Formats: sequence, structure tokens, C-alpha cells
Amino acid sequence: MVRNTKEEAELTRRHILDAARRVFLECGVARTTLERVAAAAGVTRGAVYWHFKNKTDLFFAMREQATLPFVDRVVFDEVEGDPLQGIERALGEVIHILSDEPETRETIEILSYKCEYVEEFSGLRQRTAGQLEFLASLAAAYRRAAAKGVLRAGFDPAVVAQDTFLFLSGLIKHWLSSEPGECFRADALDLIRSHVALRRA
Amino acid sequence: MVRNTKEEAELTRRHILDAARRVFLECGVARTTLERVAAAAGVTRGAVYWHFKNKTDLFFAMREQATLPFVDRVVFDEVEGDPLQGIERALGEVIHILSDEPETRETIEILSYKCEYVEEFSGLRQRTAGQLEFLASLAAAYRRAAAKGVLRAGFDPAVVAQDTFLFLSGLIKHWLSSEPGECFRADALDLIRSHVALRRA
DNA sequence: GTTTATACAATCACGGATGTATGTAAATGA
DNA sequence: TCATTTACATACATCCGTGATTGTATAAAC
Repeated sequence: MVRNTKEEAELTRRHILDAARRVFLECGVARTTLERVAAAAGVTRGAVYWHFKNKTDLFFAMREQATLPFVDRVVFDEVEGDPLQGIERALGEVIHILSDEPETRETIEILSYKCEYVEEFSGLRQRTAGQLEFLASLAAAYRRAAAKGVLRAGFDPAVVAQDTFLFLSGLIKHWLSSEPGECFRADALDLIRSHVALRRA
Repeated sequence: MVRNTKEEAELTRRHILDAARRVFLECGVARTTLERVAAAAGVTRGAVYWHFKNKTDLFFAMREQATLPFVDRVVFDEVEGDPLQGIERALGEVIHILSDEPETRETIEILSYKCEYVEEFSGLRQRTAGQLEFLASLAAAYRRAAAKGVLRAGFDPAVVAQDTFLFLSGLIKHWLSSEPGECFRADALDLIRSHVALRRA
């Protein structure tokens, strides 16, 4: 029964968040018990209830951490003055984030496959502000491409952006379901390249 | 305490399956209690346990019903000798199934948003035989399109098929999240049209 | 016309998870 | 230095869902 300092307390809070992510991923959110989270974090439920109100609170706290990499890594800057290449790079960056940021990857997997969107989680279904912003940036990039004449003629940039957005949704979903060594993962970047190439004039 | 005939028993079995779908959709699979399913079906848990081993068994029984419409409604027959129009029609048919077969729609929504893929449900994550067959048919149709010279040159039919498959995944997912009156639903067929048009030579 | 199996309803025993209340030792602040 | 708050651990009460058991009236089989 040693009382921890503030810094140590912040550490256990992070340990609990990490443990929650692992247990959520293994057991699913609904079946996850705070007892297991506590055990995985090397503490008791007392500590969990000290830092978080309940499982829902813990879940949303864990979720917050995951969106961060996207906002500063996924940008639509043009590459060599070509908006389409900028889009290709941004899409590829999303996949790279899934590859080399395991915490983000796990959290998104939890949100995709280990969580039921009912009651207090219903709100998560609607497109997040981040997603809407991504879609808007995508449409803007396609408009720039159209203005430069590199977008295939006769296609509405907004519609093409939607198509790309849905493609990316599906890509992420299936990428998360593929095994680390599976060919689908290696092919993902090829799929992105083809996807963008289809839109080029 | 009246004993039902075989036909009546089969009816209550269907009532239980219908009730399960409704309750799964409302509460999510994990939070659904067999007590609520029984109540929604107008029976007691005794009846549920008589017809089904447990909640998992009930879930898989409900799932079986949903895949049926796809196999006989979604076909890739060419329209006016044009494989690409056949693809467009097939994709549109998927959306139409979601519109006018509410039971199928609800089941897919449960599988997409109201179910955690852990333990006994893990297996559902991998692409089903039906999905693989769909993907194969799609690739075959694109190959026919390439052979006829209507597919845009320089693109691998298999890769294009994957792209379409992922697009459709995302489309279904977001269609399910949209409200009945929302514009996204009306736009879905336009998105499909554009998607296919992008692949045309 | 019995007998038997069926199609449930009602009851029970049990574990397991939650939230809260309480305990406690040490860090922190005055 | 001493009171107070902090950061947990421990203990407790409660409820809820499950699976199994038992009860039972009646179809169905012979």
C-alpha cells in the first residue's frame, strides 16, 4: 500500500489504457471486464475506477489517442505539382500508419470489429469530423486536379472523391482482416496506385 | 399449457428468429438477452432453448437466412453484350436488395455494426465463400470486358475487380449507416454508375 | 385408446460483473 | 510537522443472465 506520486499515477493511467486496448482487441468491448483490464495492467479494479468512471469512459479515452496520427501524417500536399500524386501519397500514408503505428492500428481494429454500435456507442457510427475533413480535402484535391486538366474529363470531383473515400473504407477494413504476411497487405499500395491511375486523364 | 403442432412449432421458431434479429439490431448481439428475445417473440426462454442451443446458435441460424437473396439476385449477365453494364447492374442489385429486403438489410447491419468478432464469431471475419465467388465473378466480367476492348487499357482486370470489391464494401457500410431519406442512398446508384464509367475505355 | 414424445412454461442454483464503500499508507501542501 | 488529500487496494452488496431441471398438457405414433 504505497501511495504513488503524480507522475507514477499518470503512468498507471497509461498502463490501464494500454491494457484496455489489448483486452478490448482480444475479448471485444462488451465481453471485456474491468477485472481483466486491471489484471493486464498489473493493478486492481480500484485503480481503474479511480482513473476512469467506467468501461465506457475508458473506451472513449482509449479512442482519443488513435485519431492523432492521421491529422498530422495524412496531408494532401501536391507532389511535383500533381494533385493526383498527392492523393496517392495521402492514401498510402493511411496504410503506412496502420503498418507502423500498432496502437492506432489496434484501436481502429477495435472500432471496426470488436465493438457494437448501440446505446452509448451509437454516436460513433456517423462520420467523424476527421472523416468529413478528409473527404473535403479529397474533393478539393480532385478539384485542383480537374482545374489542371489531369483528372479524367466528364467526372465530378465530388463524386470521384466519394468513390475514393468508399474505396479507402473498404481497403482499411480488409487490410485489418488480413494477416501480417498476407499478399493483400503488399498489394494495398498497388491497389491505391491503380485506383488513382484510373482517374487520370 | 397447450402443446403446439409441428407446424405451429415451426412458426414459433420463425417468430424467435425474427425477434432475435430485431433485438440484436437494437441491443447488439452481446447485450441481447434470451429473455428479451423470448419476450419479443411472445414466448419464454424455454421455447428459445428448445429450438436453439444458445444465443450463438440462434445468431448463426439468423445469419443463414440473409445470404440467400444475394446468390440468386446478383448475377453478372451482360447487358446488351456489354460486361461493364452487367457489372453496373449487379452492383445496383446489391443496393436494391438492401432497399427492399429489410430482413437481409437488418442482418447485414447486425453483422457490420452490432456484433463483435471474437471467440466463436472470429471466423465470420474472413471473406465468405459467397464473397469470394462474387469477387471471382467480378474479375471474370472485367476480363470479358477487357477481351471486348471496353475496359480501359493498361489495367489488370483482377486489380480493377479488387478495387470495385472494396468500393462496394465501403458503399454497403456507409449505406447502412445512412438514414432512409438521406441523399447518400439516392446517390448510391450514381456512385456506382460513375465507378463503372471510370473503368470504361 | 394408451403410450410416448413433443413443445413449450416455470423454477432453480449458480457464477460473474458492476458499482460503491471502506481502508490505508504515503505524498503533498501549509 | 502535521493535517489533508491522493492513489490506489480490499471488501461488500446487488443484480442479472445463463443453463439445467422439472413440470405439463397435448399432439402424434402405434
